[in-house]
Amino acid sequence: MTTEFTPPTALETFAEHPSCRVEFPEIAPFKGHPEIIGTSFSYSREEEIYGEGEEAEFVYKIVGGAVRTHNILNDGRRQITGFHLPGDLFGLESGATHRHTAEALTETRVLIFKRRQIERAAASFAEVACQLWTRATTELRHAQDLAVLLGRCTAQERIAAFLIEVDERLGGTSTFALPMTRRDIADYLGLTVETVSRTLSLMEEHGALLRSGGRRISIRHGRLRQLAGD
Amino acid sequence: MTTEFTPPTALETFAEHPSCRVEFPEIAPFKGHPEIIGTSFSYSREEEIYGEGEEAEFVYKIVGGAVRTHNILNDGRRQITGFHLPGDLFGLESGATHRHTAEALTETRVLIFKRRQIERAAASFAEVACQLWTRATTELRHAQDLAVLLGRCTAQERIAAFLIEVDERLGGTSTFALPMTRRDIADYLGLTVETVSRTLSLMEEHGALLRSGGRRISIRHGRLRQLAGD
DNA sequence: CGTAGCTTTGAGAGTTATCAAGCGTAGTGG
DNA sequence: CCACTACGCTTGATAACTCTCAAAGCTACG
Repeated sequence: MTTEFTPPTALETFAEHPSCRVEFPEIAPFKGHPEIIGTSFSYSREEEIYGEGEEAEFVYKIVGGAVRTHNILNDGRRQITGFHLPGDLFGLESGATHRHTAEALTETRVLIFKRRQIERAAASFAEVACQLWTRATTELRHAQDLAVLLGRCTAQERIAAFLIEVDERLGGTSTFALPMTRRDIADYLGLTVETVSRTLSLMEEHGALLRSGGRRISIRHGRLRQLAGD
Repeated sequence: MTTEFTPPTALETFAEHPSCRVEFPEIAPFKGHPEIIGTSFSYSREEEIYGEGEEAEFVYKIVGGAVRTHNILNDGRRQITGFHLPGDLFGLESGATHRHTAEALTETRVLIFKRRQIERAAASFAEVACQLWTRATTELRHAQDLAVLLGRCTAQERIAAFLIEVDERLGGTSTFALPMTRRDIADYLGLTVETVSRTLSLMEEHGALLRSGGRRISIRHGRLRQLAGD
């Protein structure tokens, strides 16, 4: 862990995207409970924030940067279960230990909260517990949407849906820099890097998007939505 | 909807399995809140319990039988997100509408609860809200395990993991009748019926399981676990 | 300007899907 | 009680999509 927050490098154009610095309506993770305050902290690119199986002592809220959470099978296969962007909370478990590993995609700044503090608030205030529930069902919905994508959609459909989702979460400007590598995308969508790359090329040929400088992408919602089969 | 509970037919041997009739430690869905009581109701085989997009007015607890929840893509592709067995709660949403369709696999009896009643209890009692949270995270874990299976595992691994899970939930006796069709299994695991059938045949050849009469299966945990890659 | 790592592209193989029959089992009606 | 019908299951042949292996092209950074 690094205790200093260093500015993003040129590579990490993502961190410079407007959506990464705007609107944190609340620093406190739970409405109406400003007594739950966090400590600022930073992680460098590719740094592990917590590992699967570790005691879940802290909860994290992203201020800037991006984080991925994943599971690894015994032979090294990896399934990324989520990407987390500024404003997102992650690392909140109801069990004793973390069920995923969390790593910073880029230079990332977070606020760290004590899990015990949140649980105590939830035990005393029904409205906090209800917010926990709402949050969990939101994640549940996301995981089930991913399951539909992985179980029943083609590579094109998965990638189209993925790009649309990333665009929305980054502000919906249709132009953005992907904060993750092709490998990350592949491990999120149940594909290989080669298939991701090839599919992006195909989409570009079909005029569904424009690539520039590797990570930077401009999408055409209309055509992409057609490819998404939706 | 049928208002009478008729006994399972010979086909529905599943419903006769001991695990389907034992232990309902509590009728009430939430600990310490016996005032939340449900109304008994029955559904016949393949009957829809609620549809995706409908207002989520009720919550269901299975007394006997089995239920599946699924999503359907515009072109008919189906992803089953879960199978629900006796003792399970389903249909509980935090949003206004149901995000899945629920259907009875066999003759199924449920207890129906008013969702408003549960939400009112959650708003007043933090412990109820915490139980909602715990329940949601349990479902979340399940959905993410499914995502790993769909995104990163082979047909053999998916089916092996599936059989082990079903066995556990049916009492862990290693011998049981699958309550769902091959099509249901396929739509849960992101495969086709043919692949499910072929893989089961392969597993039987390898001595990982024994089939009798279509749905009835006896599994060898050791060999199956090898195939599950775990 | 060179290096390292990420990305793209190509060729071929493999797993799973698709299309097509048969088979079996369960429930039905004579 | 037995044959009939329907539906689910199994098996085979072929095709398609995606993976694997391989190499070259970019980009960012030292």
